[in-house]
Amino acid sequence: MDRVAVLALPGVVMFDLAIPLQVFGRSDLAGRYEVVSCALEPGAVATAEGLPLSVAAGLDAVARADVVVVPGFDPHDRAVDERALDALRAAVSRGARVLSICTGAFALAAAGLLDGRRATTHWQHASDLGTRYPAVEVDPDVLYVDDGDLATSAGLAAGIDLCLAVVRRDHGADRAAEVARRLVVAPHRDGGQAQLLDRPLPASGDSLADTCEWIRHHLAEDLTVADMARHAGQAPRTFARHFRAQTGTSPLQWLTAQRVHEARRLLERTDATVADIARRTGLGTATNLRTLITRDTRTTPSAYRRAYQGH
DNA sequence: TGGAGGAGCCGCCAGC
DNA sequence: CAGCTGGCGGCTCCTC
Repeated sequence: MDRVAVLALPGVVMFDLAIPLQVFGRSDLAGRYEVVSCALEPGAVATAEGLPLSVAAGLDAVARADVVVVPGFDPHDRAVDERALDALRAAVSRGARVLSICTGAFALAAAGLLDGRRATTHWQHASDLGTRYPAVEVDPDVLYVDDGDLATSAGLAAGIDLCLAVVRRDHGADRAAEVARRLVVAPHRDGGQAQLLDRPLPASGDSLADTCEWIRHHLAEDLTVADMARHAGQAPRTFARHFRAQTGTSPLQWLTAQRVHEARRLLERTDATVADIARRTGLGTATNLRTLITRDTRTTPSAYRRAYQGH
């Protein structure tokens, strides 16, 4: 059982605050995390939205936590309280994990925890973070950066992705996917090219992340479910079962979604013919691509391209 | 648009 | 006995 302390700093963003409470506090994870919200001291905390908020615990909750989450707050309002910085530093040196959501990264940076490390924050504040804390290597293009004991996430909803990544590492991909499904969010969002490269792949062999990655690089080829299962080292039936547990869909559905995604990207950024794109994405014929794109975007491929490219 | 052929999906079940 | 695996059959859906 991991104790999670969510530290609400003055000017806390309530959306960010709710994310870890919602993810780690879910009944699906009962008995695995014990979540408590805290502040500099028990009592009222100013929120970014102006709604009244009152918490029961102070910084002693941080001192007892295995995981500390710092939601976003207004970093320009005032300097972060020194007591909070001390508590965060103490938590890290004690071996606790510290996560931030959105502008919560400013508190970690102010504590000097991010010096010489990669981090991210809301894209609107990314350059500001880099300017104020030059020793921090800011990457504005990812959903989150998981650097082991320290993890930072980009704006707002990316905090969900980070919290789910923590659950995935602690309790496996299947359980994380289950929590994601109950929260009605994607089990794993890709934050563009950079996120793909930097995604922390779980070391455990039971995850299908490697196979998904492999599939993504072989979209153009004829892929059967049997091929995918072979790559995963499982029988087709077992593979399909695990696949559904982790992604929420069947192998072929997922594969087709990836292909359509790639086809859309090519429509947006290249002038390749529809037939050519169909071939390059493994969608086969132009007719097939047309029906799939139409289902996905509610327009024809050429209309989608015109709308996107603006001519 | 229709239809044929094929692949995928999933409940069921036996076996480990 | 519980839990996981993987083969089978039939229905569905996809592709051309």
